[in-house]
Amino acid sequence: MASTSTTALSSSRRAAELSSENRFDQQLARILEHATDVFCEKGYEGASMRDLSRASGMSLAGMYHYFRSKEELLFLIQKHTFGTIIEQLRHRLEKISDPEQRIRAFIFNHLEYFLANQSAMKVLSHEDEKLSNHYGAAVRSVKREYYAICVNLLEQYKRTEKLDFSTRTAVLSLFGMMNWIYTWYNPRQDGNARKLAQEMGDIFLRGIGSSRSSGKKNSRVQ
Amino acid sequence: MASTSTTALSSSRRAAELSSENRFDQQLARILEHATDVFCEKGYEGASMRDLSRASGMSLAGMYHYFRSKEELLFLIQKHTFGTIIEQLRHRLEKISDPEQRIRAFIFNHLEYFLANQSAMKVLSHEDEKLSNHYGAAVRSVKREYYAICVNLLEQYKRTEKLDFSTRTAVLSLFGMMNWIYTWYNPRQDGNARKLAQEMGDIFLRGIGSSRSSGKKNSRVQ
DNA sequence: CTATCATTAGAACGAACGTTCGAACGATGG
DNA sequence: CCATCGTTCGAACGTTCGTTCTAATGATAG
Repeated sequence: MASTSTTALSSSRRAAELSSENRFDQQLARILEHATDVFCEKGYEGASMRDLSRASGMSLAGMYHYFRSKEELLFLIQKHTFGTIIEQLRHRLEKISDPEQRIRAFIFNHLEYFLANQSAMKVLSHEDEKLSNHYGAAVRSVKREYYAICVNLLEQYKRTEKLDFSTRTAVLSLFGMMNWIYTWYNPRQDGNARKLAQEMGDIFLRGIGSSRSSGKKNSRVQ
Repeated sequence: MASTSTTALSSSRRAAELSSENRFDQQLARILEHATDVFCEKGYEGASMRDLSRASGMSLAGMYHYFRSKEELLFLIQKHTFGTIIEQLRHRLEKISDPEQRIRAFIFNHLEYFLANQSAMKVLSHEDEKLSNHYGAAVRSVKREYYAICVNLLEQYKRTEKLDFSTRTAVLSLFGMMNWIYTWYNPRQDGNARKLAQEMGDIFLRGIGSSRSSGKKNSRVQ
C-alpha cells in the first residue's frame, strides 16, 4: 500500500514516514509528468506501459508500485490537471468583480494554463471518455464543476448587460475556441496567452455582446 | 489487385467488370461506414481489426481484400469525408456572392455535414495525426485546402467591410467553435444545423465585425 | 548487526494485436 | 462441363500488450 496511513506514530517514525511520503509523491509526480508527455505524443491507447517506463527511467514492473493500472495513471493526470486549473481560476476570480473582466479572466486563465501545460491539456481534451465508469465519473464531475463556473460567469454578464443569447451555445462555443488551440498553436506565430486571450475575448465578447434583448438582428436574413 | 484496370475489353467483359467494380466499391463503402462508427466509439488505436470485422459482418481476413492495412482504412475514411465536404461546399459557394452570406454558408455547410455524419467527422477531428508520412501528407493537403477556402472567405469579408482582426486567430477560433461540437452536441437540446449555424454565425460575425479599423476598442482595458 | 519495509527490476504470464497463408466458394465466359 | 477469377474464410503467424510473480535492493529502526 502507499504510505498514506494516518495512525499515531513516534516523532522519529513520523519524520521518516513524512520523508517517505515526500519521496513517494515526488516519484509519482515525476512519472506523471513524463507519462503526460508520452500520452500527448502517442495517445492513451497508442502509448504502451513500456513507452511510459522508458520515458520515466523506471522499470516496467517498478511503475506498478505507484498506481494500480494504466487507466489509473491517466486518471491521476486528468484529476491533477483539472484540479490545478480550477484552483488557479478561483484564486483569480476572487479579486475581480466586473462581469466582463471576470469572463476575460476566465479566458486568460484557461489559455495561460493551456499553453503552459500543453501536453497535459491535450491529454485532458483528447483522451476524454477513455476512462471507464469509476474513474470517468470522477473526472466528469470535476469537468461539470468547471463548466458550471463558466455558465455562471456568462449568466451574470447576460443579466447586468441585459443581453439575449443561448448561454449553452455560447459557453460551448467558447470552450471550442479555446480547447481547439492544441491542434494549431505555434508560439512563433500566435504569441503568448495574454495576446490570444485578448483576441479571443474580443471575438467572443463582441459576439455575444452587441445584440440587446430588444430583438434587433444585425445579420441579413438569407 | 482491385478491379481498376482500364484496358480495352469486350462489351460483355466490360459489363461484368463494371458490375464487379460496383460490387467491390459498394462492399468497400459498407466496410468504411461500419468502420467509421467503430473508430468513432473506440478510437483508432482502441478499435481492433476484429472489432471492425465483426461490425461489418465480414471475416477478419476477408477485410484485407479491400485495403492493405488498418492505417489505409483510416486514410480512406478521412479522404472520402474531407472530399465530400469540400465538394458540397464548392457547390454551395458557387451560388452566393455576398461576403457575409458566403461565410454563413461555410458555417452552415460545415455544421450540417458535421451533424449528418457525426461519426465520420469525429474520426476526422479526433484521429488526426494518427496517419504516418505517406497517408498523413495526403490528408494534410486536403485539410490545408479546406482551411485556405475559409481564410479567403474571411479575407474578402475583411476587405469589403474594412475590418481589422487577425485572420488566423479568427479562422482557427471558428474551426474550434464548430469542431468542438462533437464533444457536446445533443439533438434534443441543441436543435438542427441551421439553428446552430445561425447562433454560431451570429457570435462569430459580430465578434469579428464590430471593430472597424479606425482603431476603436469596445473592451475596457484591464 | 539484524530485522523491517518501502522500493525496484528481470522474467514471464496469458491475452490480444495486425497481418498473412492457402484453401474453398460462387458466379461468369467459353 | 470445366476453367477462371474475384471474393471469402479458418487457422495460424510472430509480436506486443497490460499485468504479475518473485527476488533482490536500499534505507532506516532497534
